Amino acid sequence: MSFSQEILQWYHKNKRELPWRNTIEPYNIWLSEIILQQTRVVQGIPYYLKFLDAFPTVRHLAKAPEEKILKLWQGLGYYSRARNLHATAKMVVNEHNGTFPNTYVGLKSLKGVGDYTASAIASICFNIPEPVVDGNVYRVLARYFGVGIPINSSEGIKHFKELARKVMNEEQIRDYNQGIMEFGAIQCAPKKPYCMLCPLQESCVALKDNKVDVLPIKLNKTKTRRRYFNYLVFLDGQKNTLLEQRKGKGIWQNLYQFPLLESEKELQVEEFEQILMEENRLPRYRSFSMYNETPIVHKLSHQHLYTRFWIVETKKLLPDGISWEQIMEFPVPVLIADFIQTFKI
DNA sequence: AAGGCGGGGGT
DNA sequence: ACCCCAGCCTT
Repeated sequence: MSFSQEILQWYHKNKRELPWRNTIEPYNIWLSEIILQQTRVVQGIPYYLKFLDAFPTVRHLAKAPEEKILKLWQGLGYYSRARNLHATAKMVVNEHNGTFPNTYVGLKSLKGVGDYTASAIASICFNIPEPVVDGNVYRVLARYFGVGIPINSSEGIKHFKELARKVMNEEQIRDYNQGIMEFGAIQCAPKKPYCMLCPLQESCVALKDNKVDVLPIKLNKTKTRRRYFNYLVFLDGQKNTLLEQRKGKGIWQNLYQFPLLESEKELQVEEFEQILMEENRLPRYRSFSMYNETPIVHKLSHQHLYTRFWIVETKKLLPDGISWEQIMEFPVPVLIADFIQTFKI
């Protein structure tokens, strides 16, 4: 039996029941694919369900305020996905009359839809014979065909896409594409794959050459940088506080946080107070205290954030103050959400 | 071609 | 610690 036939057979026997497996509606499939970018299926499921509940159609999503979308996205990470989701919804409604493009090229022109996602939607919704190459597919192909070209090199990206196209099943592309990904996620897993009971064990090059644990090859270690965050949690006489929206290029774009002062190193109390005075960041206050002596280390893929929260009880009412109940409505990073949940006024 | 972008789970 | 996850966009 051919490679693709084995994949299809394995898939029919082993596929999981997932909420987006009962439909080929482009809006639903697109939503699921954006959510699943660099995200585990189990983590994405609740988000998919609550997005569909809040926005049953692309028109509902298009007319929603961005803050509501970001709030629902909170905790999922890579927030540009949420912003692009909104932009694409508006584009589909305003320029395509509410209907998603039905070609690979048309799909790929949408914001946040790259090569993988365009192929996934095209094949699942329209049965267009376009191979998907995600992290699972790289692993399955690299191992089964014994390909040592780095998967994140230009050559690798090109080579694996061509290989994927060569071995795909055009007639059943919808199931084949989902099948090879599911196979990679469950059977040909990154660590400890179940080679002993794999239907492809007879012909797998990596298994024969004892290279399962080294394939696929991936270059580039991302080095993390340390940053030092000092958040000012203001509280006035009515228990109101202040939030600011993150702008510019970096992390958490358009999300909210307490007023932030970033420093080059961990600050002593006196040091911090001095800087606040110099920068005129401190109103008259009743008390000023460090909330956590030991910095909270919030770890992102490429940054470690050493974070301190400072509680400032002000003498006057805060202009533009937000009540403690109200802050729950704002989209915030997990770091801030965790603090809000822990902190008792 | 390389780097930035989250958060969670596994080893 | 490090790796990986139904990747994409910018520089």
